[in-house]
Amino acid sequence: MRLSKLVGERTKETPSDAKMKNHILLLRAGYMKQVANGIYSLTALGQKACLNIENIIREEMNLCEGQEVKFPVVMPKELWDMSGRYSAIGSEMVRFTDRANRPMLLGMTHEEAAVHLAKNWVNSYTQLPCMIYQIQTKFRDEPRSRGGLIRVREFTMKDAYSFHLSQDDLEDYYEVMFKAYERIYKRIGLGRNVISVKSDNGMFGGNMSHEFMYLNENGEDELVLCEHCDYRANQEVAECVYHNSIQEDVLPLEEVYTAEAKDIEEVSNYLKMSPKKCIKAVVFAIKGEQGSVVCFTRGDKEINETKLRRLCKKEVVPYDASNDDDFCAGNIGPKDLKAKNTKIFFDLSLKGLTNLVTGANKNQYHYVNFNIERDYGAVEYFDISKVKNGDPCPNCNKPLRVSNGIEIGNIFQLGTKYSKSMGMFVKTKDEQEINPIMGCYGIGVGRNLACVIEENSDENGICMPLSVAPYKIHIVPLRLDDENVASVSSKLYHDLQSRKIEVLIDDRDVMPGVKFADADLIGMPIRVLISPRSLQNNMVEIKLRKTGEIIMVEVQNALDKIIEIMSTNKEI
RNA sequence: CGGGGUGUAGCGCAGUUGGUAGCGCACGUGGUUUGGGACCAUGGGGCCGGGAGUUCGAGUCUCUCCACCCCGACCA
Repeated sequence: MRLSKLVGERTKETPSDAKMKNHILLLRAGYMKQVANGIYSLTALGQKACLNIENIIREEMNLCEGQEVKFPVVMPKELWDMSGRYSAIGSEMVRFTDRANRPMLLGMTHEEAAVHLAKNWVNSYTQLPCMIYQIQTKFRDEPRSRGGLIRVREFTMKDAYSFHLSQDDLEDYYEVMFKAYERIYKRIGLGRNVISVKSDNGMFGGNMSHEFMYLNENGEDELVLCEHCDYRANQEVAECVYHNSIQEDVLPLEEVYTAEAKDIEEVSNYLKMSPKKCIKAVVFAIKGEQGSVVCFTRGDKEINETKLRRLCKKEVVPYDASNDDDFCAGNIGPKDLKAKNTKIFFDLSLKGLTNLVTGANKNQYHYVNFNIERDYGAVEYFDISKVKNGDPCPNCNKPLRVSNGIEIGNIFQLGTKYSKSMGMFVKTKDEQEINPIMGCYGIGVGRNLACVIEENSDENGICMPLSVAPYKIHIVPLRLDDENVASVSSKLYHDLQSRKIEVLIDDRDVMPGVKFADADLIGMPIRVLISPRSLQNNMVEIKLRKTGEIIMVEVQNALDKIIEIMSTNKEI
């Protein structure tokens, strides 16, 4: 490709609305252009990089005996009614009607389509296990997209669906996919900073699931990691453990004046008590229902809404109680709580604590020396809080670390949710009819490209890994008016092309500095500099983008040297 | 959906008390330059996000939509 013809502008200026590194560089280097909120066009650079990632995924899926198929982007409502998800999913799914007024939707995931495709043709145990996958556009009307390609509304995703006769067989295959995922991330250049964590199953249903996370400070997910053992979990499902065995004398309950002190910080300052000796009250509303949920936890902890949701089996949302007369906001406590139609949960962090501070459900007053069992009654404690930095690991008790990550893939054990609801049966060897057990496995292509750039860049631009680079070789001729430069450059360009090596040549008549800056910015891994100066000694200069290493090579050996570098040097 | 912010040339931005719009980069042309974002000359490019209002007159003031960005809520 000739750089002069490449569609996509490179800019010196940082686009004002980009914050994350991948976003800034993808725009500055001309890999993409925004069309609308969370919707982008890719240029040839962006598209070729994505295709390279797709092909790596494709190879690995095929090694797992996957069969590449293609599901439709647009599906009829009836298909999604079978699983119940047409009504279960909210406004993130785009619904519309066709010309005959039939309700349709844009695919945001394809479990229904996968079962629909397989159900009538997969009907014997001899055909299991099997896996089908696609690489396809999805549309999810996210409430807020962000971070360049990190979170978008329209995106390309590889999604795979497997069918099994038994849970054991699913677990074996799950392990196979797990390993394939690890190979994929390694091959696209994310290796060192990718970890897997246990995760919540959300709307998919099912049992075990893992997310693959690229560790990044701008990541949207909170991860709980143990540096001493292999415990890793998404904050959503991370277990809290406590060792509350402080023995102290139980003191008489006392109601004290606390003026306008409302939140934990104010109350603990006012009473000169540690937040760890205070009870924090958090109120939630139940979506689409009357009534509320009040959670009590230790003053230094925060409620984990995902855990709470699972516990209530209801959609709960934070509720502002300050305008609700049922609650004395800022002074809410378990004792004498007047609110009706309220469910109360105590967090595990409170178990075994004595002489606590808590709201008296009365303006300007709190209780001190509150002891839950004595002053409220016997309660059951649930784990509904988030893990904090330094909390003990559930496995080894050593301190945990909370880090941020970007979800770059997930694998789920679905169970029979879809095969059952959609009536897919297979005959077993002993002539039973069973619903196959399913797994599903996703990877977002664009998000992975974004992470590849987060991981591989420097102050001058992108450092594309060879495996993902849209062009492997970037020829930079200086002084194209020099006949020797022009002919050597042109010959190398055509030689590489004839060997099917993707090559870019900077055929513009611009200052050398401009060419260097653009080459650094778009980040092709191998740069070949051809100039009158080096040609005087019959040499060309090969420079590796990532390491900056410079290799001088004689003109007639340049092609072989490039091929050698590409085939042997993995870290370029 | 709540809070904050921004919309002026392809990109980044200025625009005073209201008087029909400018700078840098990019782009076209001519020339000089050529190993890390050159220089001179010259040219093209704008419904100032849309609509309504106030005014003799609105990029500027008022109202109202819209779009985009950031924080939160939400997120298979």
